[in-house]
Amino acid sequence: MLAAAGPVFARRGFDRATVREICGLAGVNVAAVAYYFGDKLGLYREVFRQIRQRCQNDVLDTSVIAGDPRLALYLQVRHLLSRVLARDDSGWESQLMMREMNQPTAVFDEMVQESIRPQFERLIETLSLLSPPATPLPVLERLVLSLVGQCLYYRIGAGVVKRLIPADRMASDFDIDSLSKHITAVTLAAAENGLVLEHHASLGRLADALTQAHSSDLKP
Amino acid sequence: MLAAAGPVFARRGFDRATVREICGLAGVNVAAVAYYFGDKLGLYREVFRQIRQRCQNDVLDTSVIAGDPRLALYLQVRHLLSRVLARDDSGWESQLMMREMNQPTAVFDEMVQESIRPQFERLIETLSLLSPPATPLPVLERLVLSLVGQCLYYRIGAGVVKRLIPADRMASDFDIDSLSKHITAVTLAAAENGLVLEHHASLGRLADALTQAHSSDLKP
DNA sequence: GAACGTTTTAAACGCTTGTTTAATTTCCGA
DNA sequence: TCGGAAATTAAACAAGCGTTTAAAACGTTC
Repeated sequence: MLAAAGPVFARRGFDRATVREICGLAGVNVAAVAYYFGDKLGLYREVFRQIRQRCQNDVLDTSVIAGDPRLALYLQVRHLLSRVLARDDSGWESQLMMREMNQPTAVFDEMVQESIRPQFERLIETLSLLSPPATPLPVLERLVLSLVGQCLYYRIGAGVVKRLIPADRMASDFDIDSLSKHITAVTLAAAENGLVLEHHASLGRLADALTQAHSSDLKP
Repeated sequence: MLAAAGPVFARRGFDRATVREICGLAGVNVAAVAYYFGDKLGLYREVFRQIRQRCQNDVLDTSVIAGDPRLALYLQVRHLLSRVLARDDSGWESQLMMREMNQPTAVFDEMVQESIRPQFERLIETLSLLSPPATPLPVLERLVLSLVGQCLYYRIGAGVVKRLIPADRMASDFDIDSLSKHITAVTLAAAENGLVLEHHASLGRLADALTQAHSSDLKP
C-alpha cells in the first residue's frame, strides 16, 4: 500500500492525490488509510519515513576514495545526478522531494536535517580540498549550492529542457554520464581557479565595470 | 481582479487556489469569474497572458553592451537572478513560473516559446563569444543550463537554503549582488578554460579514473 | 421617467474530497 | 468447533469545490 502511495503522491502532489486512487491501485478499501495511518497526512508521513530509511542505506562511502578529492567530487555529483534523473521505479522519490521543496510541510524539516545537510557538508569538505587554501566559507557554500542547483535543474526544469533540446541530442549529449562529467568539470574549473572576482585574472576590469552598470543599464 | 488572482495562484497553485479566495480578495462576487473569463482556467490563462506581455517589455537590451561579452554575461545573470529573487510585488510571477515548470499545463508551451527560448539563445550567443573557438554546441547548451540552474535554485530550493545557511550570513553573502557575481565567475571560469574533460589540463587523470570507478564504487 | 441591455448579487446545484460508521468477513487460540 | 478480536467491506456523511441560476441593481438612451 505504501508502494502504491509513493508514486501517486509524487505524480499528483499531496492535495491532488486522492485516497481513492491510492487504495484502488493497492487493491484495498478506502477505509484502510484511516485504520492503519489515522488519516491521509499520516500515510504521507509514513511514505517519507520510508524514503528517509532507504536514503540512509544509500549514502556514498567516500572514505575509500579520500585520497583523490577530484574523483570524490565526481562520484558525489554522479550519485546525486543519478538519483535525480532516475527513470525507473525509484524515480518518484526525487520527484516527491522536489514537491516538498517549494511547498514545505512539516515533513520537510526532518528531511533537511537528516538527509540533505549531511550531503551538503560532505560536499563542502570535498570542495575545500580542491579550492585554494584559506578560501572563505561563504565561497564554498555558494559553490556547493551552484553544484546542487545544476544537478536538480534537470529534474525541476525537465519540461523546459525537453522543449529546448531536440530529442536526439537529448539522449546522446544529456545523459547521466555526459552531465555528471560536465558538472564536475564546471565545478572544478571554478573551484581550482578561485572564485573571488578580484582574484580572477580575466575579471579585473569587470569588477570595476559592473558597479557603474547597475544604475545606467538596469533601469533604462 | 487579475491583480488579486496572480499572487493567489502563485502561493497556492492552480488547484489549491479557490475562486472564493480570489474573489474575496478582489471584493467581487464568485460569479464574476464565469462572467468575464468563462471558468477558472480562463482566468488562469489570462493571468499568464498578462505576465507574458509584461515580460516582453522587460527584455534586456544587450545591443548596447555587445562590445564586452563578459559584461553582457554578468548583466544577463543579474537580470535573471533579480527576477527570480524578487521579494516585492512582482515576486509571485517567478513563483508562478516555477509551478508551471514541474506541473506543465497547456499554458506552458507558449511560455517556453515566447519567453524562455529567446533568453536561452541569447545566453548561447554570449557564451559562444567567451568560449574557445569551435566549442561544440552541446557544451554551450549544457553551460547555459548550468547557469540557469544555479540561478533558479535560489527560488526552488529557497526552503533548503534557508535551513542550511544561517540568517545573518544569508543577508550578507547571498544577496543578489554577491550571487550574480558568483554565478558569473563560475560560468566564466568554466567557459574560458574549456569544458571538454580531455582538454582540461588538471582533469587528465580523472577522465581515465572515472571509467573504472563506476563498476567498483557505485554498487558496493 | 420608462425601457432595455449590462453588470452584480445571493443562493443553490452537482460533484468530489477525506473521513466515519456499522455490518461483514477473516483469522486464530482455547 | 466455537467465540471473540482483528481486519475488511460497502455505504453514507459532512465539507469544500467550481459552476450555474434567476433575480436584483445599475447605467444608458430615447
